[in-house]
Amino acid sequence: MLQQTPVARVEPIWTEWMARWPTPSALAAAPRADVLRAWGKLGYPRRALRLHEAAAVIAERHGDVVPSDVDALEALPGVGSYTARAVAAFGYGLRCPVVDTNVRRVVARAVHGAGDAGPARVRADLADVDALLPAADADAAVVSIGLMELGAVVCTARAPRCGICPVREECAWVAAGSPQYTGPRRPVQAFAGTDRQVRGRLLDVLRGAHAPVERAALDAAWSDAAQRDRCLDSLLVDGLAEQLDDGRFALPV
DNA sequence: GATCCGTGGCA
DNA sequence: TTGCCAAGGAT
Repeated sequence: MLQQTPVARVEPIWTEWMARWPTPSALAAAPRADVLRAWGKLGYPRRALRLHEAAAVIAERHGDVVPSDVDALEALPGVGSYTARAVAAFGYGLRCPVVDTNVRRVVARAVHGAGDAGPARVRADLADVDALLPAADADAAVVSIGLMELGAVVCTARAPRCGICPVREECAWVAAGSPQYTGPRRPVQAFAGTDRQVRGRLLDVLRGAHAPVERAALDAAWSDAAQRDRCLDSLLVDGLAEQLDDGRFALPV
């Protein structure tokens, strides 16, 4: 849920989610339609399907216990470098570099003296953070959460609060005079008018309807017929929607 | 490595 | 208002 999504938006949904499906097997047993509705408007709904798939794998192959091994975690649907290591470090207290957008920014500034992080380079980023971790598992896990919090609360993207930063005296960026970032930026993702917006509109119709809907109901969600059809087809391909024998559309079972 | 995949808050 | 950004991952 936290992938590319602010903590404040995730928290209430996560709380309800965990009360409803407290174990992997409980989630795996739920219909996908229920999972997608509970996901609500968190965004990137394919994450909900992948989480559902991951729950099934954990239930069937890992004894209903989330694995602690990074390789086993990364093999799960929707679990990549960041999520696997976050589970290992924060769920199991292991020494494991955790690199998210916050940590990359902290390292770029405090270690490399740059104004911000460039494009992600997984291997190099992991090596940078690994070099900062103490040897003992428990100590390393504390440093890991500290790095993330520092980036989320103090060393923020727009207006870093260097005045209250605990590593200000050691920060290479401050030492260099806080130069502005000049490197390449991740291209700003357009949204208005894109397929992502259209898919979101269509899925919103299906989420809100507690019975299959006619095509006309989806037609009302977007005026450009060609784009609408293309997006509806992509939702079907992704398993985020299904078409019934009578031609109506619904969230997948 | 570049691109695609949602949504909403905030400056 | 518009642009930026948010505990990334898959292809």
